Amino acid sequence: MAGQGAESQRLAFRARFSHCGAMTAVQVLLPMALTGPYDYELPENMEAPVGAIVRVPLGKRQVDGVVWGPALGDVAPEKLRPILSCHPVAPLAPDLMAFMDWMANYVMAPRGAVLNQVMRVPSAFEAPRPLMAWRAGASRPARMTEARARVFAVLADTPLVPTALLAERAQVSAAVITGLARDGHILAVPLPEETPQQPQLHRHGITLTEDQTRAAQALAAAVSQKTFSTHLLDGVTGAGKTEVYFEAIDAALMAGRQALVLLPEISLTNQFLERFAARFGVAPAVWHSGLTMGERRRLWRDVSAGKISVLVGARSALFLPWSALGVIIVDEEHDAGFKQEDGLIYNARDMAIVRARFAQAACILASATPSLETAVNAREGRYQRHHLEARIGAAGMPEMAVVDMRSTPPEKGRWLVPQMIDAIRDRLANQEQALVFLNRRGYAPLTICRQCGHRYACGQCDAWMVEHRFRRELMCHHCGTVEPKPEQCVSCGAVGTLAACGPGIEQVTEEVIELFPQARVAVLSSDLRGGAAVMRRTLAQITAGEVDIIVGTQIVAKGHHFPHLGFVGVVDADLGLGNGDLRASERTYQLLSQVAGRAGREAIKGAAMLQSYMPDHPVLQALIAGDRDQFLAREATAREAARMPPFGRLAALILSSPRQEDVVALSHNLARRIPRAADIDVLGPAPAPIARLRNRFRYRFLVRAQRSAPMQAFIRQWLSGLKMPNGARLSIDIDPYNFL
DNA sequence: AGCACGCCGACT
DNA sequence: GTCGGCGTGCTC
Repeated sequence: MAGQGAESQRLAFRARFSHCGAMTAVQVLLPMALTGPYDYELPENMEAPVGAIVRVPLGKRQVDGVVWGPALGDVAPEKLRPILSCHPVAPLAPDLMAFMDWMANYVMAPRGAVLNQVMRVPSAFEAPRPLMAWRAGASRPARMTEARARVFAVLADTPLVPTALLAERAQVSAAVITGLARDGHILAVPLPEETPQQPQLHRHGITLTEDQTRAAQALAAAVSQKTFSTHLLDGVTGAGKTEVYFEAIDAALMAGRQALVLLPEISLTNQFLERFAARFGVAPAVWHSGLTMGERRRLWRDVSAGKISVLVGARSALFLPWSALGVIIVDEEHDAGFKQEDGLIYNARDMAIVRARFAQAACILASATPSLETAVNAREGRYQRHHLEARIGAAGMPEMAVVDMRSTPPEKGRWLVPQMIDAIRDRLANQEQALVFLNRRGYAPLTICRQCGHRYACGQCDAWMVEHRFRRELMCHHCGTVEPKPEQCVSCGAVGTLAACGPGIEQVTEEVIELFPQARVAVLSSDLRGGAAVMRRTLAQITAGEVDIIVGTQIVAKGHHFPHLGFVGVVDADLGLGNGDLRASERTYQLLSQVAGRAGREAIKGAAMLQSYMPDHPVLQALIAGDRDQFLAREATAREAARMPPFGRLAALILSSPRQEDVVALSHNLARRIPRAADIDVLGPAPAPIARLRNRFRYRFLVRAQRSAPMQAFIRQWLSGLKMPNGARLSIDIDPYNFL
């Protein structure tokens, strides 16, 4: 009976595929940048539905791919090779496949390149090898040595023990265990697979405010609907956004669905994990690039099998084979870290919304400083907006002030103005911590010879070498090239004439130590020696109050609470303004507001001071007035006038080649064939903002389209039949974020 | 992405 | 005379 049902199902299924005589052929998408899917023969005795992960021959190797649908039939049937096997994992869900198709079309990448994101987990698809454990057999060895006796003692105590644990508990080497196993005195048995611990629902640790309750209820209701919706959860640092979206996660779990939290930077999530554990009783699964292959494989399978209900991850977690996604939360929605810039170019925040749409899930964008795109989408009603009014607990937002560096400059060769120094001194006297912020790594951004004026530039990029005095190196921050700092000038040979121009974080640290010799100073920078371990220890010291002054770059802005921090001093508030980037103002506002928001959380009334040569700049004025919405409104007006995003759409075409003549010729060639369209125009070609990167010369076109215009189709038409010179590359960045 | 085919410089 | 450099093109 059951067999008959299965058989008729099988026939019905095969009937959906096209037949070439007696042979069934299917279309298989391979996870590589090929032009399209290939047709393969589905052997008579093999089940491989749409979405199935199959092994196929390709040339002389074997690769894994996904059955995408019935055969295209564009290749002669006799050329088709048979599928080798079908992996025993659940087929990819239709919503994931639809998402991949959509995304490939949108970002203008081969579908295989998108599939590659999903299948980048080697051997995740093969039958899982169960973990083996030892149990005592019936026989005992004739020679019962002391070591062997200890093994049996352990096994008598605990019946099933894996090798490593058994060796440790019995204090024996692996040789003792293998010896016993060989003679059949102990037996290997598969350990039952353990299911990941499930979060506990409705475990309320804290009471929500009225604001939070309202937002939480609305979000939970949206998640329970099991339909697609997009939300902006908007509230200043400390307003408790996390607690609110925890309730949305709770609602997803209640509905038997999965929750994904995307964070821009996964390396600094310890505090997040602790808060999650406090709320749900267990830590969520974590997905990031630093996982071992075994961990990735296990997570991939557990997500696919629905065993994982909540996962926190970097952008690539979007491509996990979610079986019942209920909500995606994009925390720090405005963060540029969501934009993937190499390989497949996409914005994970935007793709999260689309992924949610295909999965009929809710998507929640959370930020204290929403991006202009998101703010406009919320204003125009495309997203539901949930606003959290105030900070919880103490003192409200820090008091902000700008100091005019023109009227009160720092001492010669120094970077901190007297007011800043006084403010830090006051806070230290009050047993509070102070943060000195400069978003520039290294010692100095430019090294110059005082004798001959030679400027040290990267040999492979259009960029200055940045001095890192601690390591006695010059480094290019674009390609990572490092060279030792020369003793004498490479140009004129003069000794001791190299001068550091402009401050970097290391130089400011020197100054702080000289100014406050008695203070305990900690540095937080992404290129710190010691890596994540040192970073974690430093953060722990700061939290424990064992540090007086923190000197930090960008990373201090992200997701960390400093409970004793009373004051934030920004060394160069102008950095990033006026560099011609479309988003310069927006980003500066976001960054400075985020950094300033670190000050004054628990019992401390915080303050922030911004050093600037242009204190009247609208961005700085908006910051000290604390008027985010007015700032966003003014930005929106300017962008609308320029038909720039989000009121128009952009795409960047970057042409590059090791030979400058080739890029120039290619860009002229392209410029000649720009199609005409009423609602789309093309700017350029112009040398790209970094005109040389990693020894490749770069030119750029910008495509500017009206919101409703078929921009991708326009670009496809433009590029169709294009002959690329040798070694030249063309990359398309839809919705570019960085213009520098 | 791999892997082979193919056509020009330095080696046993 | 071959070994091998990586440019070019194909994989159902």
